[in-house]
Amino acid sequence: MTVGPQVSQSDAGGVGDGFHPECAWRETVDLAGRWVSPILHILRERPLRFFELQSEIEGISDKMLSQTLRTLVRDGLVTRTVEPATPPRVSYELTPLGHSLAESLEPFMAWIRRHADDVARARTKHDRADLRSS
Amino acid sequence: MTVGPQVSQSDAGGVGDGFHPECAWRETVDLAGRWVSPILHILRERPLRFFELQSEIEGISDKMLSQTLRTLVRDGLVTRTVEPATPPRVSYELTPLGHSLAESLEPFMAWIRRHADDVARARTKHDRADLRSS
DNA sequence: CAGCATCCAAAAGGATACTG
DNA sequence: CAGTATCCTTTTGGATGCTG
Repeated sequence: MTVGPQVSQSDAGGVGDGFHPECAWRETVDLAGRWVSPILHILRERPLRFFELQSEIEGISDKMLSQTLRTLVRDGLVTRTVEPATPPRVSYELTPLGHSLAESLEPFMAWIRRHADDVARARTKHDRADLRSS
Repeated sequence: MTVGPQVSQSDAGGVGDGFHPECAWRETVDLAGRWVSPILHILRERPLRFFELQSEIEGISDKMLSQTLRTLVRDGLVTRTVEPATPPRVSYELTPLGHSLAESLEPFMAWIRRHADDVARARTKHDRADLRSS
């Protein structure tokens, strides 16, 4: 997803079991993209058109949606299909690879749903403690 | 994880099953942080000291490591323990909450290990096609 | 409808230097 | 050792305006 410089396969090293975070995280699929995982999540159900995605995600701008979709297509996770018509109908669909990625993200998504409040509480508590000690 | 403005609980809406990506992704635990998941992954095994983390992750700067650790502590995912000594020994350990998060990320980590090459290939292929059509 | 181009503000993140 | 503070560059992402 990242546009940055390519990292050669052989610069590994780092974490014990052969997982090199720098390479894996930044050079392969950058979930940093604010919108990648929402898009993958929503596309799990069915192919969607541009404006359908936009209205389901809400808050995403034209620019970010098209930008993110382009990188997903580039990475082989999503296909883009144009039906020639006026106005043109363009729909986006997960590839098998994209499906497997979306699936692997579900446990994390579930974690967020379940524990968002815990994190928020911890944060508030921590911040209050900070105030007292200052 | 994000420092940005707080989002009220009540601004929900968006994706059908009550999962609001904007809120969940950006305001709760921001995996966007380049270093969050490597750190969580490595801490699964055992508590580590600052410099141990730094040498295992390799490529991370002092600044980013301490910055990221601070937010993890703030969010209740990691504890920071100081043993009074000279020089001081500071170690970081996952909380139960942090453990459950790290666990929920494992399928995704595994996906990366398994499919990084597929993505790289798709990208190269796509870029070559781009060149031809330009 | 489905976008791309441009501009701009904010945030991320690296380098360097310094502290207890 | 374990950081913090400062500076600076790069990246992100929203807003706006324009095409086929």
